[in-house]
Amino acid sequence: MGAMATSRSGHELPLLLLGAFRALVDDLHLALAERGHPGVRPVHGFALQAVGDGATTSELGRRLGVSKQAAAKTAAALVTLGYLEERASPTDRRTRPLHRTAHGDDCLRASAETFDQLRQRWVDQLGADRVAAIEDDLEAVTRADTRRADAPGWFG
Amino acid sequence: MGAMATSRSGHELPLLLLGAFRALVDDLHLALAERGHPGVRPVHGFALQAVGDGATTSELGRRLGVSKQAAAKTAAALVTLGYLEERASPTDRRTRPLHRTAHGDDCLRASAETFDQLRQRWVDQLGADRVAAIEDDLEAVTRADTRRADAPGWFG
DNA sequence: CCTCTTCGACAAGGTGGTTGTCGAAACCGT
DNA sequence: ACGGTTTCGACAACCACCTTGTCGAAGAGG
Repeated sequence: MGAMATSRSGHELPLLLLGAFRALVDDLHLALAERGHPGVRPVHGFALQAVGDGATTSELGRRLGVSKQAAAKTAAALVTLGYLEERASPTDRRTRPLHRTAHGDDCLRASAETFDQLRQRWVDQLGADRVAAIEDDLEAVTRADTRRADAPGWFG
Repeated sequence: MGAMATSRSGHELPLLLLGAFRALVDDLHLALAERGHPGVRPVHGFALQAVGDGATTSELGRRLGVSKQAAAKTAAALVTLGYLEERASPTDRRTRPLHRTAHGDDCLRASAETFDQLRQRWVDQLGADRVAAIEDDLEAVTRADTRRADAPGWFG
């Protein structure tokens, strides 16, 4: 005996996880601001992704795990910011399917590239095997249903 | 070449981190409810910890990174729930220093024990070395100032 | 003593979520 | 073709939580 390192206290784990998450998201929005997307907020990225190709407001709410009213408000903000546009459906006159504009596509592309760059920064610092281990381990200990897209509205 | 496993896309990392965090916090409050603390919410744990011994409302707000009004509301809720009590300061009649009740101490103790048990669950599943690696790696890639106690009010 | 600061409370406002309701439109079984 | 049911999106009301600004009371210091 003697080489047994004292393990950390359990309450550090959630702080470390949240801190790493915050650092990634903060860095993302810093990078997005520099690439011509200054006003975008975390929920917008989720919504932009969830819109897919022509989702309606109600469908967006379902995918985001919020009410259609909340989704409508988010979508309206994204339309105002020029990331989404409402089109008329040729088959259902009740709906106004949402589509990403070129600006929206650019934002999504910039987000993906930035996340890849941030991950690469981790790889440079920790090594590819350690980063892969973190991903595999977190996936293993986390129930699949907690990684859903309804991440935003959490806390509360 | 050939044995190179394709690494994950960068956007998975924040989802995995947040998912793991959510899972831990959800499990904590599940366990707390079973141990006689059903009404406690994430921000309460932070506040209970931050109160220390005799912090005032303003000081609590500073430690939590929120306005003193927000801190006052949280403190009032914890007083109502029986976790905190206001005492009179012998030296400053403006202030009502906050102190944990026995119930508050019990909640904090239960939280610490539960977090240790949840971490042990990770150790059982992944091995002590992998969990320690996650903690060391997350600490390394995260700036210290993002692990502050002002975690609650984030998102937005 | 007078001034500056701090505490805690009040009011007003913003954000972002919820439920409930409603008319219009689509769907579907008969 | 028709009538009942469902779904869409909008409106209103409400709630949770946070913010800034203001204010009187009380302490701190020249």
